[in-house]
Amino acid sequence: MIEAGARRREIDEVASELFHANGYAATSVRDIAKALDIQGASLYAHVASKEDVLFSIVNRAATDFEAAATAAEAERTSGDPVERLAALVEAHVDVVTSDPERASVFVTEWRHLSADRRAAVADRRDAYERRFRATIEEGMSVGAFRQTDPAIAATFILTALNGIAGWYHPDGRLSADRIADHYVDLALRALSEDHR
Amino acid sequence: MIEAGARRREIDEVASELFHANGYAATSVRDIAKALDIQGASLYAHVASKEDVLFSIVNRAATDFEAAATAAEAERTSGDPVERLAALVEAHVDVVTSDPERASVFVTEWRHLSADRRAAVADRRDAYERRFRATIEEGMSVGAFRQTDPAIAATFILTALNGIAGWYHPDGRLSADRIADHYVDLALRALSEDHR
DNA sequence: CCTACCGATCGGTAGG
DNA sequence: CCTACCGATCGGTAGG
Repeated sequence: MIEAGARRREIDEVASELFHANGYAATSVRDIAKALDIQGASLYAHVASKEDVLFSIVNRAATDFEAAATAAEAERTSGDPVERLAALVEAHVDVVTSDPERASVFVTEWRHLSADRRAAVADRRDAYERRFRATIEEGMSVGAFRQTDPAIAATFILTALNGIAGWYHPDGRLSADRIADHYVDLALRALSEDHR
Repeated sequence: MIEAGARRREIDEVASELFHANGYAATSVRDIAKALDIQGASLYAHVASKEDVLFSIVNRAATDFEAAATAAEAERTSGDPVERLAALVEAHVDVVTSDPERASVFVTEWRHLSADRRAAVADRRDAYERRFRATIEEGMSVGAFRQTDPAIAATFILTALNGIAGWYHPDGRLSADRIADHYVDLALRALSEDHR
């Protein structure tokens, strides 16, 4: 038998593409249904509301980012804060490039969630950003990174990484791996001791 | 007498705030009118369409970024590509922080423009990004920056800069000037020769 | 800048 | 998953 959640996942996938391309507010329930070749009202056999679809996409993305960061932090080399930051950056880029639509929706559309859900997502985002900041702070304290504002540095790096979701295409000039390499290098150098 | 365009500018200002806070598609003409204490239909005494308001905001932002970059490139010190990139980054941050709502709408809402207008804005954005890329390339060719992919480096830096529009508040922890200093430093180091 | 109004579309429900 | 339908709201126009 066909797995129960298959249609539900199809809805999220199709909706991710549409929300990414046109934005949540400019995408109608009927747009999503049309992409699935069903009637608009039929979508409500699978979901309770349009916002639930957005929430599902955003939650999945948040979970993916968290899991990837946890795996990165568990790597052998990650006792060294420099290597750990490299692993965190690489993991983030991997999540973005493996599903840029979902990542893009996560980054840009979460303001359309209800206040409660928005707050819950904000908490997870803050916690995630804190992992980057903590690693930057540790690198600074052991002298591997220069002294600078860790919050600004973390925000600088994370917004640059998230920007990839806005332009990445699997068939683009650079592979996901090469993009990750470049972004790791740029991020680490931004925190390096000397320049000029 | 009150200047003719005053009301028109007020519309753009109020609309910038609403588009920034809720997005273009989720902001109704009546929302804009309400913020101006007039009736929804009365807005059409001043503008031909909702999209024209967005286009006006986006154009103004594009012009501001271009003018600031031109001024930065005209600085005495800008014969040196490192100093020129520093000036470009600082100018960009200045434009963003002097009107974060407008900058944010420029960065995130231009996809809601008609195809023609979107293409015109895309051209201006591309040309603007090329100025950053050209300066990075020049810095690389004179050995002031390390050899790396200039397009990726320019995108990395510009998306980080644009991200400021999403979180900057005039009464925040750091002043606009200090944010600019940090971002100049982070951007230049990202392109620096050595690390580790 | 207002009142009055337009057709179209929105998210969602009822009942099968 | 469908047909039929709901009230609300949308961007925009007419005519002052």
